[in-house]
Amino acid sequence: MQISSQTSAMSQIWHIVAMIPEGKVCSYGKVADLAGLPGRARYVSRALKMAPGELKLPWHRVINSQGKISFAENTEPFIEQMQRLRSENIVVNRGKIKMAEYEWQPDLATLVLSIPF
DNA sequence: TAATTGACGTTTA
DNA sequence: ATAAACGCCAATT
Repeated sequence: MQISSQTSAMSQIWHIVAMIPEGKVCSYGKVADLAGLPGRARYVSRALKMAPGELKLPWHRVINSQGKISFAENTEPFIEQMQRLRSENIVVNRGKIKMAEYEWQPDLATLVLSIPF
C-alpha cells in the first residue's frame, strides 16, 4: 500500500467517522462535507471499505441520506450493520431509521480541533 | 488504455 | 412516497 495524497483524504474521512458517538449516525454525504470533500459521498463508502480493520471504525453508524442502510437487504453486511445499530439502542425497521432522532450533530469547534490538516 | 462499478446525493417527474 | 436521471470519480476489471 502506497502512502499518498489519496490516503490523506481517506484518513480525513476515517477521523470523522471515528468521532460519531454511540447511538448516533451520520450520512455518507455529511461525512464527506465534514471532511472537506463536498459532493464526494461515494468516496466515503470507498474509504470505509478500504479502512484497515485494526482501526475498528464505527462504520455501522454511517448510513445514506434517506436514513437507510446502503447494503442490499438480506445480505450478510446488511444484517450485521442492523444488529450493530440495534445493539446501540437504535430502532431499525426494514433497514431504515429515523434520521431526525439519531443524526449526529457534531460540535464544530471540537471537530476542527480533532482533525489533522 | 478504456470501460465499468459503486456501503451515495440531489433534482426532477 | 417512489423512481428515474444525472453528477461524482477512485478503484477495479
